[in-house]
Amino acid sequence: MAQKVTITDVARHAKVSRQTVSNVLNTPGLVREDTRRRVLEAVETLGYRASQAARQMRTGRSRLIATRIEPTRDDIDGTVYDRFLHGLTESAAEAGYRVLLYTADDDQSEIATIDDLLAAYEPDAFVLTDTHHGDVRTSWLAGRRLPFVTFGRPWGMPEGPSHPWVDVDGAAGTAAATRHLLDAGHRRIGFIGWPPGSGVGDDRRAGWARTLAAAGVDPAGLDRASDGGVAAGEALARDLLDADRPATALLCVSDSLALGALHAARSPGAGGRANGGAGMPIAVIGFDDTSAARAMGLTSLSQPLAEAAACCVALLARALDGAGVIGEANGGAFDEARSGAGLGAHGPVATPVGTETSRSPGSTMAPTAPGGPPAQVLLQPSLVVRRSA
Amino acid sequence: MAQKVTITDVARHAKVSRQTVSNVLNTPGLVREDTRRRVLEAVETLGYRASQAARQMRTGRSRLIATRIEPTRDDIDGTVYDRFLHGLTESAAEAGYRVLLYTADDDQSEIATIDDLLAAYEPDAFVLTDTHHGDVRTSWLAGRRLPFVTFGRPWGMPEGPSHPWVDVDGAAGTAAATRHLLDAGHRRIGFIGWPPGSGVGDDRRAGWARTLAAAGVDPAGLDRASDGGVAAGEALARDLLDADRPATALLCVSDSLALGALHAARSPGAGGRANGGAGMPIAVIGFDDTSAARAMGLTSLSQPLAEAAACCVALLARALDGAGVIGEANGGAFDEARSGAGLGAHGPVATPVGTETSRSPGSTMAPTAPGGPPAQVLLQPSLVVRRSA
DNA sequence: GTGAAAGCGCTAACAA
DNA sequence: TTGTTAGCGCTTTCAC
Repeated sequence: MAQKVTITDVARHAKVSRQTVSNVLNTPGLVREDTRRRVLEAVETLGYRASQAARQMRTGRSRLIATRIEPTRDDIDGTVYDRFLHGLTESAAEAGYRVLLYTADDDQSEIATIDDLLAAYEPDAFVLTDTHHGDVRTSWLAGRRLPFVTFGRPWGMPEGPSHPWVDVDGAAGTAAATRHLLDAGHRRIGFIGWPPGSGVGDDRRAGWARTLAAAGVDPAGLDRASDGGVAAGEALARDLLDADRPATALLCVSDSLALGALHAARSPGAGGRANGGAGMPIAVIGFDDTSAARAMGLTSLSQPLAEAAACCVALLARALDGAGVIGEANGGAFDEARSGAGLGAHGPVATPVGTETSRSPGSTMAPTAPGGPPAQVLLQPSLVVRRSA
Repeated sequence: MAQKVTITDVARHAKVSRQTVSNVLNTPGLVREDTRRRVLEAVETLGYRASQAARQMRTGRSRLIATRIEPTRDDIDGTVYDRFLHGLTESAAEAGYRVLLYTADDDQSEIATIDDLLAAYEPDAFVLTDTHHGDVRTSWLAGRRLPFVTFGRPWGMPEGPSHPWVDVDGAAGTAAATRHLLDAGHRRIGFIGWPPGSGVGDDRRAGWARTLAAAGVDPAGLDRASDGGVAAGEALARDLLDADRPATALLCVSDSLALGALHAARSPGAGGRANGGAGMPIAVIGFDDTSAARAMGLTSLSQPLAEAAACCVALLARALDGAGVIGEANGGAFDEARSGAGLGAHGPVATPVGTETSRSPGSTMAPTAPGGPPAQVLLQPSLVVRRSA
């Protein structure tokens, strides 16, 4: 066990009082240059790092950000949040925070867990994921004035100022994908989505419908939905491909559905009917750019998850550490956040095809917070084109 | 912000002194029944939960377990650790611990981060993953007598007592898979592995080689290796299928390589040569049973990751909380650990095909700790059979 | 069986 | 500018 070095040791070594050491660390401006240097040298020599527990007792701040890790879902789509978590841990570390994990099966048990956590570990903030209609977690947290950000919009909430959130513009993504398919000559572009009522699913469907409408294409009979996985995707794809006016391209709300669709599309004879026997192959596009999509050559919409995580941390840092600290603390992640939010620029794109740059008309954009950039950030997904489209 | 309820509030409410409350919570045996009940009632009413920070200052225990989350790898194989992490968080919670996350790019920076964490948050223990030859992290931790478990054997260490570890018997898995292929009539079973020198990869290859040898099959020319992903798997598979004596089945060290191999195996004409024009299709088996494998109908070896995580927590709980508490604290996970470790029974199998039950001869099994079950646990993977084999 | 006192390491307020 | 004092909430002696 490494010897515990306390502030007293440092003070003794630097021949100053304990408080001076504390000042050097927390309020460097108050301390004379040479004293400061001597103290820092002692800190370095002794390898001193302040005890969070002691600091927390005094300041009430734990420098902990808590977030939920979903119960093990072995499906393809579950990996998305894991990637977000990677980014969150990295960004948090850069901002001087650590990530504390918890699990919960539903909203109510999550609230209970948050309550426990609050009493025991006092995390400074929470990052909530998977927001949905009638989300009781956000109102619970907001009611207690606890700092939090959601990765996901406050679906179904009345317009106007809300809690800080970061999200990816799904509608813009599916719009870009639809346009990509239109540009490739497709007209009958089917959509395989989730059943209506899911904020994310409806948003993604809207981008497809809107783009089809703008191109003068009637979407009638091209819309299917399921909350299943690969098998469901395959079945719905077959249904769309066997319809009276069969689809020639399939846009899917998730990679798991898309992989099923891809299987149907690549199966012998699938393209036959739709394209008059020898036309182009059925195009398939998924959503999330999972590793499975990559492996299967599935074109997919990629969410900037690391950026989203960085924005979450930036938003929290702003709320927790006050304005002005943000730029240094997180390596400029917040600037990225702003640029993606609706200033015309779009985030880093490292893919063959550009992103949808225009803001999605249907998306909510709450007014800016007084005296600062918006606390609502909408990032743009990018289309990663592979063999399947 | 929820009103903070301190032990003083509880004491006042129950009309006892502060440490009587503390006694009720920490040493219930010392307190008279009715006093105890009154105090617990007050705790309930007020919703009191002890502050970890304050408790930690006094006891030196944080009830935090720290583990690394790998930098975002968008490959298929990276999802394995994520699933382990889900389980770890759940099991830790059941044992009264929370999981604290950190990131690091290599062993040295991980050690530095651990050192930082130790000074600041004082985690009670660490869970290390991805152990490898010449792992400096374990010796660093062991040298400081810090409690830790690894998920992964201490590859390349001299036999004998070592630190506590939990691992999955890869060789037994590939042996079972090989036997499955032999039973199906295959003789020329190729292996696509990682380059020699990786403990995990070599172990998995050994299970294949040993089983082939036991069946009297000459493995010459059937062994390939790469540290690449899907594309590499496809290339190596083609190589094996185009050889003078082509393979009729392919066993792969990872799902990403296997998915590539599957693509090669399913491509038109692949089975032709090997099976004399019209034989059975090329069989492919992967490792890790990832979501991509499931989606693609790839037969794969499934690691009991949740059990592994539970064993890690059980081992830590034993070291931290002392013997005797384990049974209650973690819901019997430790018993599972023992049974999987070499007592003849095998872990839960929810798959069509049974697991390899016999202990792998090549695997290390350090002596039991004095006065307790072994601190080394070897779990068995199970073969999940799908279309590909 | 219960209560009083001390102190973990830190920092905010105040004194010098 | 630096040092002193006090106390965050808890548990571990030690009296009673």
